[in-house]
Amino acid sequence: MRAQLAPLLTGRTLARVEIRDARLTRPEDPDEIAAELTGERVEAVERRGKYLLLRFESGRVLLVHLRMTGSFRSVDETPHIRAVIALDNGGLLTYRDVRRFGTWLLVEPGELDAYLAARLGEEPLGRGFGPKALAAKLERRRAPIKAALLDQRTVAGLGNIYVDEALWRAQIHPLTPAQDVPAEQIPALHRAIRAALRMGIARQGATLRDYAQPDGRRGRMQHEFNVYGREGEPCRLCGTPIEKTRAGGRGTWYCPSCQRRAEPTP
DNA sequence: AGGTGGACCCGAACGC
DNA sequence: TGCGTTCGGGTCCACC
Repeated sequence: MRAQLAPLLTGRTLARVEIRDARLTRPEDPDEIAAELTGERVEAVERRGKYLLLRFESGRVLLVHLRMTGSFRSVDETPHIRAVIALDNGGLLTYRDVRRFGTWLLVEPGELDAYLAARLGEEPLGRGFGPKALAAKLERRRAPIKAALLDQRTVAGLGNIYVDEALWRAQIHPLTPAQDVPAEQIPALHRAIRAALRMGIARQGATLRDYAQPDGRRGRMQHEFNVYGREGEPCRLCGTPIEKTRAGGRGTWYCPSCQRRAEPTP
């Protein structure tokens, strides 16, 4: 999403902004935010964790969280349009969100770092995220490894799908207490997290229902899931039927043969 | 304090 | 066929 938005928005001025759903900017007034955004010139489009950052030349930043069903579209879309941005070059960008979970937060200069630091750990594909950093985040955490990885302060950007995929790659049972993941398996988990995310990005994400890129193209990652949503289907490594359970309050798929629970240490 | 579960929201899929 | 119910996804918040 960021990669497609950057060339559309960088250097452009927001000529007109219409926010149709008050939920989007809550508790701020949508008309006030729209007025504040009008006239801002985009310096860069960035991403931190699951947040999209529209960085303006004024120093302000629009922090967009798409949640599950939010998306920007540069092509005409019918229902569920929650906001419309007209650009100074005549371009039109619509913001679509079926379930209305997504949020827009206009952050004043200087406020961004504190906001993100309170919520996000390292970028999983960045230099700051290594096996040692991951191990440090997991030690003394008794929550299931799946819950710990869904916590954005552990590492930024993993959601339900990619946690399951990463744990399958690392051959770790999702209910294993985080502190009980053996130290020698941490490098494998670190590699698995990176590989799962890189694969998803390369496939432009997963379209389970109606997610699409700004150009309207669907993601392709859903065809390559190893465990997510594959209950009863054979493990791609060993053929054992994939099982479903619940971890971190989420539906959780895993291979009961490849991902054994660690033996309780006496 | 760390961990857990409910609320938020909607449409699809399901059960009767 | 038609209806009501369940589910899920990320984050925040209340509660234990």
